[in-house]
Amino acid sequence: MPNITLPDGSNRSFVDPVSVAEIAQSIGPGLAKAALAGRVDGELVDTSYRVADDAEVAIVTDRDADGVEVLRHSCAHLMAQAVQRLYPKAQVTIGPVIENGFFYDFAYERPFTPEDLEAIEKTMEEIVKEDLNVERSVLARQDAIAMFKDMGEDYKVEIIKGIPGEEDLSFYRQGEFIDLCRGPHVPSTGKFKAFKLTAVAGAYWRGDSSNEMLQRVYGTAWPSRKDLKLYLQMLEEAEKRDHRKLGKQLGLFHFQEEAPGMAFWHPKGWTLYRSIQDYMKRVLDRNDYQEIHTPQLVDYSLWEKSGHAAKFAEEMFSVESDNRMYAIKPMNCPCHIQVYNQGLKSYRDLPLRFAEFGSCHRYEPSGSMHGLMRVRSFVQDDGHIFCTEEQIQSEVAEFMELLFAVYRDFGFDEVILRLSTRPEKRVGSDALWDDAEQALKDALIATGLPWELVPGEGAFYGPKIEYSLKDCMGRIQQCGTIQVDFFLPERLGAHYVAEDSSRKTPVMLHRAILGSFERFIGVLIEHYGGAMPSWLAPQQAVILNITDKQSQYCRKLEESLKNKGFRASADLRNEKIGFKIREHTLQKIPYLLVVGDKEVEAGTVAVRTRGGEDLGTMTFDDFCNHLSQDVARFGRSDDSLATTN
RNA sequence: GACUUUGUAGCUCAGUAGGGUAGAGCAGCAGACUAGUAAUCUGUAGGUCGGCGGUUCAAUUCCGUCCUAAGUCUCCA
Repeated sequence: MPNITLPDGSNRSFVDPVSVAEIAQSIGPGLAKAALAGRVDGELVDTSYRVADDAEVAIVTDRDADGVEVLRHSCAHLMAQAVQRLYPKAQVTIGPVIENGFFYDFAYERPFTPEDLEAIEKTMEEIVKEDLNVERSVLARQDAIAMFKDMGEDYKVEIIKGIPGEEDLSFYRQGEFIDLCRGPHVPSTGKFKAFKLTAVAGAYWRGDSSNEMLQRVYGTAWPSRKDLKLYLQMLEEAEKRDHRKLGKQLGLFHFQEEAPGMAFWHPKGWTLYRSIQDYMKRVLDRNDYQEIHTPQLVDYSLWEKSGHAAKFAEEMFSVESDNRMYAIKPMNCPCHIQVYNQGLKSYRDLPLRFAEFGSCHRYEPSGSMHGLMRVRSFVQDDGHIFCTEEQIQSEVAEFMELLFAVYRDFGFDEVILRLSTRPEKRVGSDALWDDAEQALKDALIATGLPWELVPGEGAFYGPKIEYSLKDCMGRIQQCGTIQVDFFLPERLGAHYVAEDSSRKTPVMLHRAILGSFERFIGVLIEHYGGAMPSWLAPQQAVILNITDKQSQYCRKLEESLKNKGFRASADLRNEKIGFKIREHTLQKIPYLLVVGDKEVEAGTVAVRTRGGEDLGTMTFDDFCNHLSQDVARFGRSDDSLATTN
């Protein structure tokens, strides 16, 4: 006689074991129709699940994040069914839920085409109309293997053989289609309201490139057509904001065959780059970092000593000269330790913070390069803090505060925190790891913000926190990091004299706020859609004359703006004002100053923004004040002061 | 690195199912127009069709190979 407690705290008693669907029905027919799954004592189950004992039960619908996941997972099954109807020879493999959608990998004799996708989508619609029941069943392993062998589904057989344990396996059947699956799934194929197949691509069986290539079909599914439309619009918007496209359109940088993965920065792009570097330099100066600069080429033996050669030899560029092997530095840490090692350090010197805008080169696999986001030549806003174990936590906490402030200046308010802990292959004692992980954890807890634990993802030399920011499209971009390192200082012979005159090895904290300037600029371009806030805009204002008569006055304004430290120019070309406005608006210059006879006479400028807003006519001084304030605000969404002000 | 796709003028893109001097728009250049808030008009120059090799009487077009780029997988100190 189960007594069911619902999320609102109310109770319902049933005489016999009762299914989730029946509970939903007892609450109301609307809910019964909307029910996609249930949650029984916290566990997600099918609506057909029977509750026999007292339990807390919630009905899961598509208003629930879990409900949408179930919907997407089931949609992957729907797609697999459609594929096998159309292409009976296609074998199914795996079909999980991913962010915003799902995919399913098929083994098929040829790649699917966009036309195939359309046909699959159509068949999916038909199966939705058929409203087939989705039924769960349980099979013993041997029976399951026999069944899939019989069906010619070799991959499924392999999957089952790979599942540890001895317990029976669950299956889901809808019409003629049956799939091995943990579930849960929607009760019937009539529940799908909005889905779309978005892409097809090759993917390797079990992610290993020595295995057969499968056909992966990506799809997205949403509770409503409206949600789907919004999502597709977001994808379109993301494409428009692609930094590679905008980089070309705005004349910021380019890539060419002769230097794959290495950007050629153009005047405007480099101005942006320098603005960010100058800003970061001010930030570091104010936070007791000492800037250093270390060589590009370092004898290969140093990388052998540091252990990088053993692990990353293939990803390092090397140069031979005079019978000596050098590596182009792939990272700055070993060099920073060389600087640290000059002269005997005392515990009184710690923490010692070195910073370098370190230019690094890594031979990234050709297929992994992506615009500015993944390059072979990049500059890190790198820094290394040498400190004692006791100082780790306070250093990390201080760093985090700085990082948040910097991100806010760039217009990012939401930061995602992840703690990666000890991996299987690692150096150092467990006690040491315990302390370091605890220090990072404490620093995270002290922020009062939510954070995620990623077990086993730390570097081999120590745990780390990674900082990702959410851009305006909701995409998560990993930028900053702080990593505890017990290993490298010892390996490269760093030490300090402790209070008791003994020699001790310092802990090294690797840290970066932006990550790399290249990547961060890529993120910024996409976040702002190329319309950089005034403090970063390569050009902040342009002065436009209406006829030649105003040229003299415009030149004077240009000079005056430049003298005040603004980035401005005058466009005196013999073109119509509408033409010039269009051009500079497309170049996303924040302020367009129009000057005709009226303005010359009154000593004013007519101000228009790149957004098309008319700020009216104002005196030149008023405009300068306006621009100054705009610049001082940085990218902050509120009016609080920027970090370096 | 793997698979698929791709590379034509400064940019965006047509075109050539193996045949004569490869096209358009924009940008550029020359000239006219002296204008009031997202494209003024006229004229004009510009390409060994990604590189190398092969097949062919003939290759931008077909084949091979290399390089770049895109998507995806893998990787990311």
